Amino acid sequence: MSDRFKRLLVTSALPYANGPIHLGHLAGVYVPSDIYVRYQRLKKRDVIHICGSDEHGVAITIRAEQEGVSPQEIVDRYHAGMKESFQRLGVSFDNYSRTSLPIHHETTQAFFLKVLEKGFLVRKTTKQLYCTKTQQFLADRYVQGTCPYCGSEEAKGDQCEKCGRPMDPLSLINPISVLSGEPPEIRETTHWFFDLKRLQPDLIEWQKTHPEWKDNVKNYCRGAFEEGLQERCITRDLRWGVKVPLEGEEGKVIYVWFDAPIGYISSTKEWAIAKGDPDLWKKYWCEPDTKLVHFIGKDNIFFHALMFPAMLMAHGGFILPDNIPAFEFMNLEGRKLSTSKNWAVWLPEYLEAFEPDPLRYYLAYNAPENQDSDFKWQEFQNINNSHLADVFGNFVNRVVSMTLRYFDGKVPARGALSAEDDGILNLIKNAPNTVGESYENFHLREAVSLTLATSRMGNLYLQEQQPWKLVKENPERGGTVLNVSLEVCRALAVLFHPITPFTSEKIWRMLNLPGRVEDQEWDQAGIPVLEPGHALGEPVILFRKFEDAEIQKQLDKLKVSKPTEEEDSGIAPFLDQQVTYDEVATLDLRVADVLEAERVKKTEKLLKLKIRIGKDERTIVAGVAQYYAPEDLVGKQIIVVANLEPAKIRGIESKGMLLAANDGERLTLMAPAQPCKSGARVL
RNA sequence: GGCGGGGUAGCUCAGGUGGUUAGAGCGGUGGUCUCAUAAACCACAGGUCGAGGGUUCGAGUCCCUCCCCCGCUACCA
Repeated sequence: MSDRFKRLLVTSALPYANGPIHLGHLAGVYVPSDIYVRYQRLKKRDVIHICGSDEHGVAITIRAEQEGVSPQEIVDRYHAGMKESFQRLGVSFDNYSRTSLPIHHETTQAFFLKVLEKGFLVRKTTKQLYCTKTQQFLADRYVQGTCPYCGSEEAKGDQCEKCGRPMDPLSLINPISVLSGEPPEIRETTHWFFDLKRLQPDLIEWQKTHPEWKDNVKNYCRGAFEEGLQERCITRDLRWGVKVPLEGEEGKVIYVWFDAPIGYISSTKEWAIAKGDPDLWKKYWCEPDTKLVHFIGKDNIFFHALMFPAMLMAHGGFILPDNIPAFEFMNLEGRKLSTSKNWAVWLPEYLEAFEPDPLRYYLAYNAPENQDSDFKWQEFQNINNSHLADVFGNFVNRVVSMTLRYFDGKVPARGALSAEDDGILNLIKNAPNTVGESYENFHLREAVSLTLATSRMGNLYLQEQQPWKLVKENPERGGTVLNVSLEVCRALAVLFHPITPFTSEKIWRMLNLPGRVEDQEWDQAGIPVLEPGHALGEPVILFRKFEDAEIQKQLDKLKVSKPTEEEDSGIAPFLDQQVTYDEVATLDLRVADVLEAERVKKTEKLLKLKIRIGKDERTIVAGVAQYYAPEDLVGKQIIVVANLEPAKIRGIESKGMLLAANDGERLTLMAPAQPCKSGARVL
């Protein structure tokens, strides 16, 4: 950290309070941020680590309705669980708040008003879907329907679950209100938009001053700038959330993504109040000699590198983030995590079976720093058993055991030092510097490797010096080697503290040293301090080895949770809505002959088909190019919806659509089982 | 279609501004040792650095073309 900064404000992305913490969260945000913060604390820097639960948004209210409880009950449940999980993993927040607290609502409302006053909020009337039965506008996920892009019937109002595209609810085909199951109507409503567009030049100027940021962040922003930032709607017609603090705006709340980052500020306020100095938060948020760092996953780059900084600029009086270490994603056994499919490792379940430190170590060692990485149970086992148990843990154990055995558990005196002794003492003296540099640059994996390498050198030193022989031939020399080795153990306790804090504390106790590891000084980690004659504590095994059977158990658990064939195959679920015969009869399904077929240029999926229905010839556009070559279709018979209203697709008028079955793997066209007269009605 | 990121030893990955025999961890093989959690330490693995072409005295590292994988984005059933 350069001298320009007097203090550090580190934030970790607010986890969404609708489920337990899983390994994706940890690898991408909380383990890296906690390691960084613990390192900074040992450096004796003025640092606070701020986080909290993100408790607004539609996913929570829908869940509440499904379970027949209030949104508050949902978030209470998960907030408590998440907070506890973090604690048990040793993720050391200085404050873990929640966005449903009054302090956050007040902070957000004040923020909103200030930005409004500064002229960065624009009011606009838009069309939105409205559920007449429950008398409310349907924000985001309160509406679902058929995705106009991929045809999935599970598309939500904010995003299609299947193809992942963001959604304008108005473009959904056959939209249905999640609340009533009824089709909604379109009504006008007014909303507030944040004028992100206007701040683009400022954002660009600001980012020019940060060439040191990670490529993923810079590239994302560059792309966004080239596309041009747009005004963002920051209010919703909902009851759950931070109320818009304006007359005549009842029934409107501030969009969850506007209030969530403000949660960092309100969480800091809460911390300051608990400290007994309510204004202390300002020091961290408003003084330019504070270094603000946001730890996030790559999915949050937009909100932390563009939206929130723009909000802070618009508001004025705040510092901007100095760095935004955005991590990529961690997959599980080669597949993307999916909480809905339960393809995940949940922290509470992990902690039932294993200790916290091995997970912290493995996630840091394998952190998705520059690209997505993969969590593999077997690799987790390997790394634990070899790096932690065999290299690190065993080294400490050898040293302490020998001291116990040959020197009655007392630190032996140190005689004259050999070149090898000096070598390793120098190594631990310099280690804080080299490892620290990696931490300062957010090179987590490198830092972890360097840290482990130090214990490897310890083993090498023992191997070469062979104190077990020396104690018989030259006890004084043997004592010296063990004395030096014990200093290495002590250094390792400090050096490993950011990564494996629980283990470090165990070493501290084994060495019977005063105080706690977290109160030591990083830079002093390798300075010898042990007094000859100092009695050690009880030796304990630092890392047990994980047996194949327990790893297999975890793998089996995944198999169980692995989606069944049907769920995974992409077969659409049955629709609940019933239709009458008359409604079915409104569809004019016909047998048609394909006369011509050609690809629509510059598209991946579209074929232009000339078809004949009886005597009627017409053109339709169909999205089957990935499954059928044009020549495969000419001469074939297909079934089409003849009375679908015409649509312009890529400038081509399409009059009708063909029927095809989608089994999630491919599309299969519907055709009469036997040749049939063209134009025959299908019913 | 546009933008971005990847494709390096069996596996997971490192390899600023081009330069002697392309590196690490895990696994595998052989050896040393016995203090220790049957751990440690040493040696070996000889990988067309996705494919092809080019620039250069010299390219994994720069340029062009192409092929795969992954994100974002556009258009679109």
